[in-house]
Amino acid sequence: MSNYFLTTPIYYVTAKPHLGHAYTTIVGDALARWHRLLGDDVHFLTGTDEHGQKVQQAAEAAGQSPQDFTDSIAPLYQQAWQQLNISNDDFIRTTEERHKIGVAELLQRCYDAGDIELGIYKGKYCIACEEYYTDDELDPGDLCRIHHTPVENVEEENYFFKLSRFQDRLLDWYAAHPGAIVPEFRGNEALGLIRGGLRDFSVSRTSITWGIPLPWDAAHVAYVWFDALANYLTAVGFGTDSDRFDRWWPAHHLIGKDISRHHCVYWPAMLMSAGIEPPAGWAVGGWLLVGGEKMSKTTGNVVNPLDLVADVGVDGFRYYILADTPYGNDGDFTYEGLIGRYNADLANNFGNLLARVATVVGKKCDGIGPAPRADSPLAAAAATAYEATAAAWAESAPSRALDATWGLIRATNSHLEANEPWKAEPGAHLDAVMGDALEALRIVAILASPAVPDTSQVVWERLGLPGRVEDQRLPAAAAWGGYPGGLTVTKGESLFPRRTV
RNA sequence: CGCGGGGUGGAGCAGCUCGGUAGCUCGUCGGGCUCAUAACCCGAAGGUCGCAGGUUCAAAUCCUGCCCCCGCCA
Repeated sequence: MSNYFLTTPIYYVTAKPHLGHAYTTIVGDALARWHRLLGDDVHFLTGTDEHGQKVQQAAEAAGQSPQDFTDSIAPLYQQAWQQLNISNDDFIRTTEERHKIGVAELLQRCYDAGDIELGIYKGKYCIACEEYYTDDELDPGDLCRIHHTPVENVEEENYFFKLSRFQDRLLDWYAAHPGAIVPEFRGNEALGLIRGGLRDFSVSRTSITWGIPLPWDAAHVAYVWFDALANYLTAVGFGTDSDRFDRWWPAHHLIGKDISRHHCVYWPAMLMSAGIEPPAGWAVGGWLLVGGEKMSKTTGNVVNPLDLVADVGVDGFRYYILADTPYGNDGDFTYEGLIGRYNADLANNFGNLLARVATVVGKKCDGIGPAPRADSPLAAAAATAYEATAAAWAESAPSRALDATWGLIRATNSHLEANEPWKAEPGAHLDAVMGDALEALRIVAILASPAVPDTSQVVWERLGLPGRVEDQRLPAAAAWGGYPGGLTVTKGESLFPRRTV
């Protein structure tokens, strides 16, 4: 039994939950569920990022106070995750008291360490990005490349984090922790950044009021990174409950490629300064494109995941998200792809397998599921499937994990064809063949459960098994021979009715 | 410019570390089965593994050069 603290990014409340948020969160949920099956003590965290100028502006535009505004958006995330069956153990909002206390503690520690100093920042600032830009990062006319609006010339007194001091410490740490960032090429990018030299970054603003005041200078509020990144600490008790913090830290971070610099360079340096161990690891995902383009409000291709749930169910959507895109690469969402995956893998393979097995058991075995053979030809396929599935989850590769699990489904369909139990007379051979198939389905239900938790539970119950799939423990539960036989098998409705585009 | 990743049958990927029958899923075609959600199973077609050289008995795999795509550059 080991602790496994997993985080998603916290999502900025100026946008409502969309496909991109769902992608990262579902991957995290599946990983969390897999680790629970392994018997790990899991703490899965997600939440919302609620401070900053853009929120302040959005609230004004909506005629609300910033707090009322964030109070109206944060629940949209909580509801979305509930509807997508996300098993987060906590949901942190950066406007919570526990967070403010922890952020102050983190800032104070870095300040006391001498790594935060006052300075003057002048620069060209895009309000929408909350980002300063240099001239070569702007389009002619000082236009922001993302928003195509003019940047503002801003000069203000800021506190700066002395990131420049951390180059060697970061390089040493990464050298001592190979493989901390996956995929490997993202790790290389981070190392490249660090080797290229690090510039101090500003950690406070006097121009914003919607934020957390610096503990030693209340005229400043914490700027984005010391506020947002700190959620990973404050959610598990940093500054408020040190026993709890010690229990869970360090975290495994799941992030998108757009925030890898901040997570892989700034963040560990901030932690080092504060005397906190760097994270246990980072898994950097790509973007889920929509029809080949980056999702954005401007192009109007923002997809609401809950609309898709209406078409293929929660598990259908979750499965597609996890199976269709190798984690780390950019994926491409298409409706045709969603339906194709759903029909091919869920309806035709998984659902149909259960249906045909249940029917034959009903007709030929009086609805009582026989026990499998210890020396079943399927046992090897099950062992292979388990090994490959476990290896893939361990590498944060859900698409490969599911492909490996589905290998057992395909082998079971093939096994049925080879033995044609629907032609056989009731007896030992028939019982053996059907027992094998039921046992394979039992193992599939467990291995697939991180992706399709509700469906796995239904399968579990149709096989007549007691209790809950999520209470099974690997690797023991995946060992061949766990289906006891003598249980009532139920046919039931189609697990995944076929869809047409 | 620099650093990094990649170019494999129609699509998406694996293989490349440690050279030696080019594998998987989808799609296409043919056959089988009819227990099953017109699902399932078997078989086949389809790739000179970006291009050009080199090393080797042998290269998708190693080396060199070139072309193209992509990521990062605070």
